[in-house]
Amino acid sequence: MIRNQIADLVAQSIKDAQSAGALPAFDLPAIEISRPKDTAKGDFTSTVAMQSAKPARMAPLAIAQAIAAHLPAADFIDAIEVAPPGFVNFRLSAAWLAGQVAEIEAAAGHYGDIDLGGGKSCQVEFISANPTGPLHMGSARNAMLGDALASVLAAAGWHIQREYYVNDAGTQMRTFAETLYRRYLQAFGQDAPLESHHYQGAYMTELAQEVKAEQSDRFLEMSAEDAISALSEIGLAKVLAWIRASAERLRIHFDHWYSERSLYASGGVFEHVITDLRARGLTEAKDGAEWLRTSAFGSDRDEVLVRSSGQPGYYASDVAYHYDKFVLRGFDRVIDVWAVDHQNQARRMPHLMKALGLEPTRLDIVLYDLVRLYRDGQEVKLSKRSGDIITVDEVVDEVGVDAVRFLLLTRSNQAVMDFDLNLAVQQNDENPVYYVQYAHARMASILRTATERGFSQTCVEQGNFDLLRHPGELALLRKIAELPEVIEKAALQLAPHGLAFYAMDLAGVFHAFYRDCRVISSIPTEAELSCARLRLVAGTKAVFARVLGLMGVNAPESM
RNA sequence: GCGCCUGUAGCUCAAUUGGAUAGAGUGUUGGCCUCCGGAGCCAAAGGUUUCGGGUUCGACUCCCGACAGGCGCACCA
Repeated sequence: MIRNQIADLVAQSIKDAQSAGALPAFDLPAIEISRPKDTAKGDFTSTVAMQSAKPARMAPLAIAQAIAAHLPAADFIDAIEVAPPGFVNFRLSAAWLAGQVAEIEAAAGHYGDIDLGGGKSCQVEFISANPTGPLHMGSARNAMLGDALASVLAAAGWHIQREYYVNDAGTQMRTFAETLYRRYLQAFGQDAPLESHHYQGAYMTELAQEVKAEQSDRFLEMSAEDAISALSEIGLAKVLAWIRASAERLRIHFDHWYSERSLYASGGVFEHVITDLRARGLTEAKDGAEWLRTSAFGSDRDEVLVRSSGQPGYYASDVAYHYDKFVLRGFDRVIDVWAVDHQNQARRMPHLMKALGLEPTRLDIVLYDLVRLYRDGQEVKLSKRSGDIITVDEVVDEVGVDAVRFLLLTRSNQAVMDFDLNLAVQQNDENPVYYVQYAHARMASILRTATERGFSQTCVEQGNFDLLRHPGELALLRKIAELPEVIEKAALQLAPHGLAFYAMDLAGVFHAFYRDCRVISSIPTEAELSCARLRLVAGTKAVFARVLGLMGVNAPESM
């Protein structure tokens, strides 16, 4: 990455300045190169002179000047400027910027890829909503975040697997089956009222009707217990089919669906891990339950593995599941995307990792805040149990996949998000996703028009980008060249929202270029320039498609 | 009561994890289509970054204390 090359130059410059006696010997701080907010100041800036003032016992401005004076020449640097109180600013050369067009072409759809992961394996587990009802809008944020993170990390050099954890064990599943049983009885006119803890949503009634249509009255003959057990399986399969369909509709494809219940199969993962933990003396019997001694690993409390009832506790699933991920399946790294109401659980995960003898930093829990839905100015409370839900499918029907994906990615993870349904529906030309897609469609249109007017494919492919020296062209090239940094930041912070903002920026810069730089010219003497600009447009279009692709948003050829 | 998160333009949100004059979209006001898509562009207005201290060359960012909102504090999931 170009930023690292500049950092190397600065380091070399300081060494040279020291040998030349222009700078004293001192402990070098980590050299960080960043982008100034104000692009007029340069493409990159270093604050190393200010940071070195104390250890070098020298005025920061003087240090900055020494660095600038001793900086080795490099073809990608055009100018070095020093600004008080000690900034060293760098301006990229036009030749290097124009050369990025060739980089994009050579990268063939992978421009912006970086190598943070080094090909190591990383699992991203997301959504993982209880299979007791259709996906609602809270899950949609999880879905967007997880899917975009997976894409970004893949671009950053990780080998990615996407996984959905199916919570098909435990009391939620039991409650779901009981509800379905009662709705089924009701479908035959029997009196079987729901209780307050049951799932009140209308979809349960529909589910029961489906079962009745397909299976007739066969469950009426069985004992309640047998019927509930059978309905549990049938209902689970149906709900999972819904979830799978909704996910596919959102353009999310999971590589693997993992059953929580499978952890507890005879000879399964849970037996394996608890045997291991017992052997290592990490469990303890207390109050009739069996506890994992996480207090020995930094926690202020122990956790229940086996309840006094003999049933495994919830923490047991976390332990077994993550044992499976790291030890049995051997992922180098795992990312779990959880809603913020699991924050305490998240805090306990490092202790779990240590108890399993694993390095805690191999696991990241990405927390995101809730989505607050508004309709007609009123907050719509979401609760599967009360039945007051707004499903992902409903919103997608109204707003479209692209808008849902884009809007949900324009917020940083840990901030409550207000999603106004009325606004989202109305936002046809006001929605930022259309702004971004419009830019892409416009580029496609320019390329089409060029073909119609006789500009050859060769002209576009071999345009002389040394002709690109107009400020509008250079601004566009600068923005394009930022993509690797955008991907790096998103990957390091596990926060993909920067992609959306970058896409909007790029669209803005492109529109300015379009305004100031005539691409398809009918003036014969400008034919060569047209070819160069067409090549730039083609490259920009590819970068656009790349960013939108990482977000899972369509890049349309026309709208 | 304790813990975590959030508080930035009228509204929805950014801000390179301590850098230079805090930025976009939307809304408001005014302007721009006689060769490439006006779903676009340009300009104006809009701020004591909730409040009060502190740390240092420098704070939206870090520390302490208030205030407001969200979430969480089980052998639940």
